[in-house]
Amino acid sequence: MGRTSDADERLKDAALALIWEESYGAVTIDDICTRADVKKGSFYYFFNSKAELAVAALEKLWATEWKPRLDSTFSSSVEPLTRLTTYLTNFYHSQVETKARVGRVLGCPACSIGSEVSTQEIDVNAKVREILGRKRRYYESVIRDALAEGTIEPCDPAQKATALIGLIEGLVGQARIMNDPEILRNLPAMTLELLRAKQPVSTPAASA
Amino acid sequence: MGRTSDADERLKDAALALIWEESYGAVTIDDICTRADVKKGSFYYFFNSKAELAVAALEKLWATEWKPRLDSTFSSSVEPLTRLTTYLTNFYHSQVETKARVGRVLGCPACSIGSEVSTQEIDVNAKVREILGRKRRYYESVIRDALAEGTIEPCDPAQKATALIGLIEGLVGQARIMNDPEILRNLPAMTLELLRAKQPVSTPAASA
DNA sequence: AGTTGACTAGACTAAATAGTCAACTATCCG
DNA sequence: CGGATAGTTGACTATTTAGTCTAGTCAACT
Repeated sequence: MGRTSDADERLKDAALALIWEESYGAVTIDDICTRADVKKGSFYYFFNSKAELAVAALEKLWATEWKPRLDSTFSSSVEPLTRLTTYLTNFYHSQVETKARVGRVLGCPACSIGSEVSTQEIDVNAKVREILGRKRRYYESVIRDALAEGTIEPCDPAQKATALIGLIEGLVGQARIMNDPEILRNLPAMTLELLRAKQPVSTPAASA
Repeated sequence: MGRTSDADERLKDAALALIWEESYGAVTIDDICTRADVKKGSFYYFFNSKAELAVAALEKLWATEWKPRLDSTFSSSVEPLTRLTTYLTNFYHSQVETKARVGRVLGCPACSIGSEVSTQEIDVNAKVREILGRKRRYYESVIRDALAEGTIEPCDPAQKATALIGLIEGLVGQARIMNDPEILRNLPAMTLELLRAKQPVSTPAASA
């Protein structure tokens, strides 16, 4: 009973977009309300704080964007290393597109937010860790599959996943700081080298 | 003539410490003044804004901390790959120590600040880029030297430096987010593998 | 059609924050 | 010593921000 509303969804979308474009600390509740076209009273009807909204927004990001994309890109029906290169090539293109659209390379919202709030906002930090942990499994799995197929040199999957995540997130961070998506262009190749891929992998044409 | 003061230095130190421990956006001018034991009026006597202070603080960080340490660690009198492993091992220890002291892994202030302010505060961002650019030269140089000595496989130094920076900064970022310095323990080994070092390198005992 | 409960509106308070200013103080240097 | 200059102080204003509250609106279901 009572009426229904999508104001909470609009708030999550607005919060994520603003925080991604600026930063967690630079975005105010009023900013979010304005962008979402929701009044303060409604904001506090749905959420108790910016942190609570941020947690909900991150979970929505995972559920509606990341998980579907990861599930399809890291499908077992695709060769392990191709999953990775496809994913990274698409990511590169998306960052190029974002820069063309908003004038900035925005990188990975989870990592940016996570680093910013790590010593504050423990709930937000916990959600970031949770999401990054879920994503890590895709990397570990792809490494194990590549090992099983013998397309990479022997290694410890967990350790390699850590290095892989470091390389990827690190370059993404640099791309944001430098506002230069071209830093990400060779990410697929760098990744294959890090993994010591044995043979050339079919890489989607990295034109741009 | 007139009196002298070190209030501006105290402000830089306080700003850097607070921003590192929290984040750029979470730290207010009042916070900085309190920590530095300087009154607001004096703050505005020396600086026009938090951004201007941040720029000065970053430059001081470079001049008094980073440059001296890099110059001594990356001395040409040391074997190229040993420079790197020593640097990274020391870095790991410093992060362990920081965690023991303040309870948090704080990572690299330049990268954290850079990512946070990249789409705002263009002066701060420019200074971060400048400093990261200076640091990059040490990496490129060490790669070139290692190539010259034949201790790593042939590669393009600029490209390898990008990958190296990505790996290092990426793992440092993860360590901050996860508040776990152990992520950095294998950084020297991962780095050698990324560089395809040909033989075992004398690594300072990585006990801890 | 009416009742109920979900949602909205927006004015309001209190606190935090940036930034200003004019009077004051200490130190340097001649 | 005494004047000029560098630096200090803290109260002040204006603005922004988080968070509250009450009256009201709208849609679902009976």
